[in-house]
Amino acid sequence: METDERAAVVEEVVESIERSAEMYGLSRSAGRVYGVLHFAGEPLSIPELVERTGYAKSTISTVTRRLTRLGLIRRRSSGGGGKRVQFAAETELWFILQEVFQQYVHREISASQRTFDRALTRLQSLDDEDTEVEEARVEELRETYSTLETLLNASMEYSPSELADAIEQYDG
Amino acid sequence: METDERAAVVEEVVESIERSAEMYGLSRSAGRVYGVLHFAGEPLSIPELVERTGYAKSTISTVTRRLTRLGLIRRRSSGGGGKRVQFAAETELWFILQEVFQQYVHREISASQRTFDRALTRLQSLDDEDTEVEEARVEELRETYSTLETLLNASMEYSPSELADAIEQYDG
DNA sequence: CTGCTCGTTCGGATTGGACCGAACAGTCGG
DNA sequence: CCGACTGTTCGGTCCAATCCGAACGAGCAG
Repeated sequence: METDERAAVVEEVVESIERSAEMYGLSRSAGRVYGVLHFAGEPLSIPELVERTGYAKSTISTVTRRLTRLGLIRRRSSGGGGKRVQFAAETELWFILQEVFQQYVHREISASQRTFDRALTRLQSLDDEDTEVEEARVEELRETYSTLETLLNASMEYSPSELADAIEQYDG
Repeated sequence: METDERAAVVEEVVESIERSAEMYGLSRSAGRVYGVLHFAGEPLSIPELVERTGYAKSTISTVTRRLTRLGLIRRRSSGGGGKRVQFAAETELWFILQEVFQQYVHREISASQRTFDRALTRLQSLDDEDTEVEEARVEELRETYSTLETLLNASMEYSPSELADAIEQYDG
């Protein structure tokens, strides 16, 4: 039965997506839902996702909301005033990853930098204390994070092919 | 008492490091240990880390091993045949982050790509089945991951300033 | 209005990770 | 040899996140 073989192959890929999702800080169920939607030719409703993923209705509801907020899937109100909603996987995965990156990493980096800046000014205001060592340590952190932020900003402004081009040209 | 103010500032920065550590998939204790080591002028032994972080001896032992494996701190056998070991924070944080990145992200990406490649060949071997849709889906994933890997490889070959230069030049 | 289905939200069970304390092995000074 | 100290390992606890089932509100068909 080759149909089973095909299903097995798809299953393996979906499991790979599950692992990747965990690496991005998402849950296993989120990875599976995205994987199923990615391979489904059509948008799927929550009952359909329940059947195809094996997860409970409530889990699908929560997970789809999370994925929708992240932009990894798209929510469509199918039909006129109908209640039934449908979800489809976002195809431009790269740009989605960029956004996810921004929502999490960039936020944290900015917050850290603010902390570092504030710490530096507070240390510098303690003139009569010997705070050179601490100031140097904070400055190190600040520079590292600043570099990181610069790179992240650049990564978000350009498409992956543009970035690859930029690096290749620089190499030459 | 300005000394308290200084300690408070350092504490705040260390807490920021804790949060960043969590973002990198590390534990809170790992962030604190690294932070304390970063601000300590000298290498610290496990008992000293116990006292300064407030964590149990066993926790420090586990966490230092983890951080050492990741390359975020360096372990030194202080003295000749002595048992006492000491730890110091790695200063070239950027390069360390690159390595951590490689150890985790790159590994996962490579594994995923192997899965995708294998899935493609297996799908193509089922000639009598209609697997075009699945093949296209897997191909999409493969390309996205391939782009990601290219960028990561480039990011690991160059220093941050070089990367920033490359992007800036491309912009012009 | 009634029955059916859909989607959300809540409390509770389960699981995995973080952390601790105790026990253990090894080393040095006496 | 003995006692003090260091570092590792193991069993157990605690907590947060995941996931489920049940209850609820709402629309639609009849």
